[in-house]
Amino acid sequence: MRQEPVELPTTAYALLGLLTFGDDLTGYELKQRADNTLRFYWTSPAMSQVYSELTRLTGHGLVAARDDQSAPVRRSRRYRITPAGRQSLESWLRTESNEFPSLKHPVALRLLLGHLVDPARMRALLEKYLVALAVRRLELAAVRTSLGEDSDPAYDGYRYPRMVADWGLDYYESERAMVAALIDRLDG
Amino acid sequence: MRQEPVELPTTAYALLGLLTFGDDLTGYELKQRADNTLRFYWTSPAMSQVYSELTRLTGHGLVAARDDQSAPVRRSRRYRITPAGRQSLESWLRTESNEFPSLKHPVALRLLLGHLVDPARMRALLEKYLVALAVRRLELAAVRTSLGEDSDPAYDGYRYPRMVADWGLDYYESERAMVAALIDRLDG
DNA sequence: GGCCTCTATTCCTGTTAGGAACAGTACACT
DNA sequence: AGTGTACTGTTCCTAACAGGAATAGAGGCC
Repeated sequence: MRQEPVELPTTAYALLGLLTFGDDLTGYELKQRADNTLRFYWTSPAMSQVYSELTRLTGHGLVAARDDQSAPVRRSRRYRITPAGRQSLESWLRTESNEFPSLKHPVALRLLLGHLVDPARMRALLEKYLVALAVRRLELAAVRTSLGEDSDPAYDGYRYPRMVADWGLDYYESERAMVAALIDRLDG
Repeated sequence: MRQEPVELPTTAYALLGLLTFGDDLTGYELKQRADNTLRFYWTSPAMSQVYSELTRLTGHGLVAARDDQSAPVRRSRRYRITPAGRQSLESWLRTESNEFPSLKHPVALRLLLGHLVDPARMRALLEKYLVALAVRRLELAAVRTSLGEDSDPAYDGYRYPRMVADWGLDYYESERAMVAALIDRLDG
């Protein structure tokens, strides 16, 4: 009775991955972790999807649920990754992939259609985006801070999350610079 | 009988926008145009979605179809944006939006889980991404070339598409630099 | 006690992605 | 003249994904 590799969508592996940091989470907590980490590189799945993925992963034996005893009245399940789940995730990580990042950039889309509106409005749109970008950058900076530093052995498990967070921060900075240049170009 | 503003998904407006460059397209051609332009900033909609959006837009009177006479035997429809469609699109462009770009970055996701695999494999993943990035950049560069230059009055209608394409090229370049730095960091 | 926020889960609807299926056209090769 | 293959064009089906409403207990505040 051989274990079939079971193809899953990327989001399933992403959630599985969030369960490899040493703790068991409820669906609600898993969604929070996704909002804190995943959100910056992979759209954080909807609540409904977190729960349906957990159900599916449970069905495949990749995560296991236990009823939370600390809240006996309340129906609440806490999920942990199983050895089979870890194996499946590692095998997914080892497989070659040609996946390329996919972007939905509403600001770029609107700019593409700039010939249909007043230039002043286009400028305002970009200015507003700059503000949103700064906010987002601050949010990620807070996450980055919580991940510690390479020099601190206590945070050794977060080496890769740190790299990704730094990548994200650089991205936001370069995006800021590019948008600022676009505003100048609109004016000129 | 007042025209209701009819809320549509962003993809519908994106497709509508691709019909504002002065020509009528079949669903197939519209998909091609999306692959040439939209793809770099907004995931190019699936064939099936292009057709279903065209059906819906027709229902709302925002585009109009005519049977292609040049191919009488073949069932083939050619779509053009209607005045109502143009108005709806312009009104959408004028409305404030808080939409933020959403990214699905499989490479960042895999890097986040780097603690589960061999560092050499992680490095290989990033190298491979660098190559894919270079290919994509070349594709966009070809599109950019076809959009002409600001100094040439013949290409005046493409001013905004040019800005977006240049933005994209800068993005690919900065992404390349960031990934190269990540590879160094992995090695160090 | 009333109110509000947070935790926790489920359900429903609409949007989006992806590919298979189908069919006609154009052109090159043999 | 036939054959194959690539391209144009459209439709259908399924699964993935997003978003929000509904439900409900828990804890704190005033």
